[in-house]
Amino acid sequence: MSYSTPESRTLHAAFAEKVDAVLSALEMEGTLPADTSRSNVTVEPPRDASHGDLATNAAMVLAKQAKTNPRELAGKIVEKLQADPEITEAEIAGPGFINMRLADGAWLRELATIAEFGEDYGKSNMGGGSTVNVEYVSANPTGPMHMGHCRGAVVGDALASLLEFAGHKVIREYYVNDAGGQVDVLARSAHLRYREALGETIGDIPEGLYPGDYLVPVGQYLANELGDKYQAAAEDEWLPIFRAEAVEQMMGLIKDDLALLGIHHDLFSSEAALQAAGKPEAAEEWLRKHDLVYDGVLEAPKGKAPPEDWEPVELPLFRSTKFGDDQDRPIKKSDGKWTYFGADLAYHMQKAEDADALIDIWGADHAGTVKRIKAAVAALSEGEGTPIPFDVKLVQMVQLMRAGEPLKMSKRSGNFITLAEMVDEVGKDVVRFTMLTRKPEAQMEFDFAKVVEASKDNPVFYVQYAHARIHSTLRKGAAEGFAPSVKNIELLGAEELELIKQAAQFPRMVEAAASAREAHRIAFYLYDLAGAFHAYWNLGNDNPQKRFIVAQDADLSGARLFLAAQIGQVILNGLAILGVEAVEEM
RNA sequence: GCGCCCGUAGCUCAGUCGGAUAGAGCAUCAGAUUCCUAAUCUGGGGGCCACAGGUUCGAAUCCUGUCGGGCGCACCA
Repeated sequence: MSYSTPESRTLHAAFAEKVDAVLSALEMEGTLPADTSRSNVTVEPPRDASHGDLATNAAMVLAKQAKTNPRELAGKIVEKLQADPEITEAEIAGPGFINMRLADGAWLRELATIAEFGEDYGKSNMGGGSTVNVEYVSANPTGPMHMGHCRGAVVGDALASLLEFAGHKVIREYYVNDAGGQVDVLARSAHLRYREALGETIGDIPEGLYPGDYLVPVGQYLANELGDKYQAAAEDEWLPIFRAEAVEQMMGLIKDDLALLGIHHDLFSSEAALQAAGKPEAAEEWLRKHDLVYDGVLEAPKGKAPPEDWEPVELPLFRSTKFGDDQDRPIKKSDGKWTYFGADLAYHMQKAEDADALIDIWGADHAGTVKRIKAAVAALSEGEGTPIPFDVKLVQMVQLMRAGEPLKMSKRSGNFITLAEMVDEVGKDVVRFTMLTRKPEAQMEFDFAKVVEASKDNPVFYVQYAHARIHSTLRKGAAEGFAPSVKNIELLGAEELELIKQAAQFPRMVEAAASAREAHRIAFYLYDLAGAFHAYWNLGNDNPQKRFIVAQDADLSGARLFLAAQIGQVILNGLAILGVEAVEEM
């Protein structure tokens, strides 16, 4: 698989290479020692634009190795940089920064590059085609998706897209927890609805079963499929059948809900199938062979009062303390069934077979189990080389609000806000973008009243509006006979160049966001780019000569429309990563 | 009691591998619309980056401790 914009072709990477070449030359001359470590050298835009287009800290980082002071070393670097015709200015600043200004032509060429690559602009080969498994959502198949699942779903999906864009192969995976006690509860709840569908009066749903109405059609479906065969049968006769049927129905609901958010997984892995295939047994055997599982007795929980029925039991324990966990963890229960962790351990083993790196997106309420699963993955490489890279991303709770008032949700009464209701009320794009305008590990508020306001307070409209304005202008240009054209882009001036510089950051942002595994950076970047565009647009309010379409000047109009089209392209590409539609009209 | 996450402007939040004078929106004050979409823009005021130490040329960022908020803490999922 080849990628259209290899790293070396992006503007920033090209200039980083120029700096690197200068350092190599200084090594040849003996100014720098031959084995100089450059790992801390950065070449990036300074925060303050008045310092220039790019800055490097090379002199400060390398001064010690060169046995000189930063400013002196900077002088030698600057001397060589100035020889490059595309670097119009290179000067020493502050403690030894080197600030560079690039020739306009370099930026204009990047603008043409955007057009050349189109929807591939910003793609990177950073990932080198390596496979990353992103497991996200993985909600229990016991009912429709509710709000609590939403953030993790969006964060995981956007991260998956981001990694694809950055040159990884991505497996989007959903782990179906269809083997635990709660799917038995689901099966019993479905059986009750089945009897109801066959005409029985069931009254109130008993405590401990799922009361939600969403099981009514499941009962009807089962009545149609199975007749009254299991109406009076013993539980162990019907339980496995009802469990499987109900889970399948629930997964149908969940997939429909996810589709409302534009989320589609590549792979649904069943815990029950995993167990049926004997994977946990295989894992246990392997771990015992490496002395990572032993039979032992857990201590009573400290600090808080132990449960009344606490008693010491001997269980097979995984040595997670060896990998930094606080205590060893049981992989089997006293009834001989696998614990959730025991199965999950085998599941991660299975995922690791087909991927070069693993990422799990979990809700923050599972924070307590991160250490043990990290320990499990670390244990997989016991005795054989480097461990598989593994990240667990914790997504914090969302506090739902309406006009400043917290919304209370109660699972018991079945009174929770579903994902479908949420998407229906505010729309897919608002849900997705809003969830991505905070870093996932920080708690956030989601106010139903605020997020639908069509204002600058609401970033999704702000960014989409910029894209819509661009297309409005392109339409108007077309109507008046002006087409975007790369031919005369040298007519673009200082204000346009500022906009181009902002757009040219996109490939950098993609790589930075992908290596940090933080899709939200793309959202913030797009917000800034949209802001720069809106600011430029408004210049035309005061001065008609600064509009995109200047009726008397076809060459200039063509160049500016070309600029507009490329800004739109970058917004489109960024929104595509986030899974948000780039509307052309609002 | 222990573990994990968070603490940045009145509010909601960014802040790149440690980099230069810490940013944006909202709110507030003052302005811009015979105009390609004002769902926009320009400017002002607003900060002990929770607190105290440490690391170094340099700390909101890394380390230690304290305080505050959230989540979790035997075989549940």
